[in-house]
Amino acid sequence: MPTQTAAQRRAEARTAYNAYVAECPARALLDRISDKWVSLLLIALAESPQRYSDLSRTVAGVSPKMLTQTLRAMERDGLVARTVTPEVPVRVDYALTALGETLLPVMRAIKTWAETHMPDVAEARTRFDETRP
Amino acid sequence: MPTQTAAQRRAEARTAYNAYVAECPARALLDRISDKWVSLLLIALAESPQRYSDLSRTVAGVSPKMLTQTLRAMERDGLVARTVTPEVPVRVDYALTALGETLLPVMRAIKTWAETHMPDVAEARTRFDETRP
DNA sequence: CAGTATCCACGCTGATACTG
DNA sequence: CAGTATCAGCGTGGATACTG
Repeated sequence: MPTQTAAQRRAEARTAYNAYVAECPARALLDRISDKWVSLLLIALAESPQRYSDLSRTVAGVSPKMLTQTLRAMERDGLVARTVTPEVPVRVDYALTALGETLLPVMRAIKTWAETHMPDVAEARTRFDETRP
Repeated sequence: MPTQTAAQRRAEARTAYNAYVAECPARALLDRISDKWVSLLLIALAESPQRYSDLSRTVAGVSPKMLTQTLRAMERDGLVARTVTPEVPVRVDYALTALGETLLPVMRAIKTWAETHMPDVAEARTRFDETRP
């Protein structure tokens, strides 16, 4: 009987991995920008600052819950600025912060790779799927 | 009574969004590389080609199921090459393809941004959390 | 207008056990 | 060694309804 089972060792390793992820900036960033709505909001706001209702139209298909939730998270991260104007009814504007803007080149790098190489990926997939039925 | 309810309009928009995502190369790429294990395997294999069991050690905490599943997906996408050597017992080697290698600079760009700006994000979070209890 | 609150369903991960 | 098969649990997203 081993001192540790394989599962125990994996569990321990996974804990270590989680700690690692929590600290690893690159993974943390990936978790952010890969979020379904974050990237779309980033792009939408890169065009121009917008109000809440504008965004819900620009980023089609988003539910109010997710829109709020995502904007809140991005605000917390310092990526977007939320400005409330106390009119009646209230007006809330969202805009990218300077920090948020620095993310755009990264997004562009991703976009460039994708446009350059995703056809290759698509082709690879087709070949893969063809060779094994 | 409106021709379409808000929900119907959102549902329709979401369908459109899904179609958009399916075509948008950048989003497709993000979905790939943001995968929990894909990025780690990418980095592990960037160091050197490895066998299945090597990977399960290098990438600590991964279950056999996820390891196989992730490697299979990456192979299908043409990012890694799987080489079977019919010894006894079988030997299977995994390595990055040329296509897979082209992804590394993108990963590095992400890493660089993260190292440069994640401290700002962390600070923003702290401020945000402090101001609202 | 700009959200909040609640609930449900589903997908995906991980544990576990077994095999050529 | 290099996987496959099966199942349970949980987080996450979406629908929906309500509010200052």
